[in-house]
Amino acid sequence: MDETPPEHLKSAGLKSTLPRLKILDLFKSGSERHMSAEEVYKQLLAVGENVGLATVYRVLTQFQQAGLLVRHNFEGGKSVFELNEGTHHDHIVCLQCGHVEEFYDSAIESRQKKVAAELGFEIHDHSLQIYANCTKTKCPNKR
Amino acid sequence: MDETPPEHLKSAGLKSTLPRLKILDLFKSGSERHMSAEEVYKQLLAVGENVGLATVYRVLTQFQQAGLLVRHNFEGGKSVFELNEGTHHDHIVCLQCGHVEEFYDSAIESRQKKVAAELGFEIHDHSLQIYANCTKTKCPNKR
DNA sequence: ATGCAAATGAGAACGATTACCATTCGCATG
DNA sequence: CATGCGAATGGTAATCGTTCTCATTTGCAT
Ligand SMILES: [Mn+2]
Ligand SMILES: [Mn+2]
Ligand SMILES: [Zn+2]
Ligand SMILES: [Zn+2]
Repeated sequence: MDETPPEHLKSAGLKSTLPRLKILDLFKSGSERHMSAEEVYKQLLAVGENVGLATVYRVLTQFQQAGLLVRHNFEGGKSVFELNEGTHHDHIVCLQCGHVEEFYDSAIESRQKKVAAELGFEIHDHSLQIYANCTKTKCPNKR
Repeated sequence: MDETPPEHLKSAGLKSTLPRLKILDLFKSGSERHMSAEEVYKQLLAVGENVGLATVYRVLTQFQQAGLLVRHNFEGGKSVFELNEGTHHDHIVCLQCGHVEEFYDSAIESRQKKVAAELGFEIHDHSLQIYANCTKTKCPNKR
């Protein structure tokens, strides 16, 4: 359902190839919203799709540059990507289970602008992650 | 001036060795406030002190665990460390020259607590960096 | 001065990512 | 539909930051 039409890629200036379509589909219809290169690679293998790891890395970076994906650097050294749906948000990461929750707080956003302005900087972007522990039942406490 | 007395290390549960003293001194009296392992290593070489790179990595981690240093993960893949002076702050990094400016905004801090609480998380810590361009004269525009 | 556990340092190993490069693919053309 | 060519792919080697291994040295209590 909801196959990615080649136009999405073409309009991003990327020619429509099989690996690219598969990767984009994975983000559009896959179960995980935030994925590392390795995770994308394994998910594809699991479905019998064979895409080289090098290609996964290359395509993820291209998608990011084209604005289709956003890259985040959470702790742990590996980059994770997610679909760019136009609206900025930040993340809260559970230290026990690794679960990622998204949030947007306009007060935090506007304060950042003010801080930067006061220091004589022109903001390009920012990276905010809260590291925390789930207190609710949902945390399976794995990892 | 201001040689680091061995007591500082001992009270942190670390035995006072030459490499540890040299590294701590570098942070206490060196010119750079935020340094990566590689930078620490080179600074020491430059002064004729030689400390193995493995030791630098080991000691930085130990200092962090002992609470003497704080580790940050700015973009670029390498960890940077700075003296822990007890007060939390966040960073704004110039994309052109790499210059790092520190700031603390209590509104941002308290909003983070509220966001986490609302989502049912117990905050452990957070990481906030603003990436921006110097508009003032100070930015030498290198890098 | 002596002994021994802890620390060091040179280099190997590691995980994530990128670079290389021969082969394959997408697609425009006749 | 066959052909051609430049772009894309994917296996592998290389790179980068960091950690591990282990033989040697050091700090420090005796
Ligand atoms: Mn997200
Ligand atoms: Mn700082
Ligand atoms: Zn934000
Ligand atoms: Zn903060």
